Amino acid sequence: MTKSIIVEFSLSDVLPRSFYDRSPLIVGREIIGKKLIRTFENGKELSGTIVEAEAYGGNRDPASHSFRGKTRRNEVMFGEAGHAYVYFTYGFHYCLNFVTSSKFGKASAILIRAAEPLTGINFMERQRKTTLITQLASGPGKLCQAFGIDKSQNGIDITRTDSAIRVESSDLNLRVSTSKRIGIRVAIDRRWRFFSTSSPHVSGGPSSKVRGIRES
DNA sequence: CACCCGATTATCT
DNA sequence: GATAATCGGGTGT
Repeated sequence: MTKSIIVEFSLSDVLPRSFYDRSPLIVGREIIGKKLIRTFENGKELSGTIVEAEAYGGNRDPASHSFRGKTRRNEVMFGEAGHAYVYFTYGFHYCLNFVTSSKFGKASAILIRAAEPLTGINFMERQRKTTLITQLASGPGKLCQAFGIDKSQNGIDITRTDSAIRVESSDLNLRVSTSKRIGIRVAIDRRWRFFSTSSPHVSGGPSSKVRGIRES
């Protein structure tokens, strides 16, 4: 009984599955400003404010991994909303996604592209081999490196309070801008990238101007 | 089994 | 602006 009371009145603000089980366009916008938390088996905890995300959606979206159907790599995208889809790319980097509604073209997800570090910054600096705060998690590959995320987290349920990766609500109410998605060659007309307006922690920040990213 | 290429990043000119 | 680093997924033979 005591246990159930503790659960009922838990102070956890972990976002529930219903948050993710919606269109990636809605989830992508609303997740900006939320708190990303990464915990390790030794109790170590890292956190940051999500400041950039992109929507990818099933058979409506030729830029999505799920566009050509289910494969061993993308099968998590075809499963339940609220799970992590982590993939390896360019021989170097991991990218973190959260599965969203299956009603949006069979399989959809949002790519978590950047976060503003809050706690565990020393750990992130060691992971990233830099102390420049705006370089720690200002890109999908950088974010995974800073937060120690790799394929071993692929498929985990991020709505559990004890999950190695989870997202909590926040009092922040950041202004959100949109733009075309970055790094894709098809469906480049859609403005499915969402980011905190003027945040120095988004990709295309200080040192990435060379890539010519425009956010209009 | 060979081939192509990617939801990236760091570093060079 | 251009390219190297580096590897596994996906496709076609």
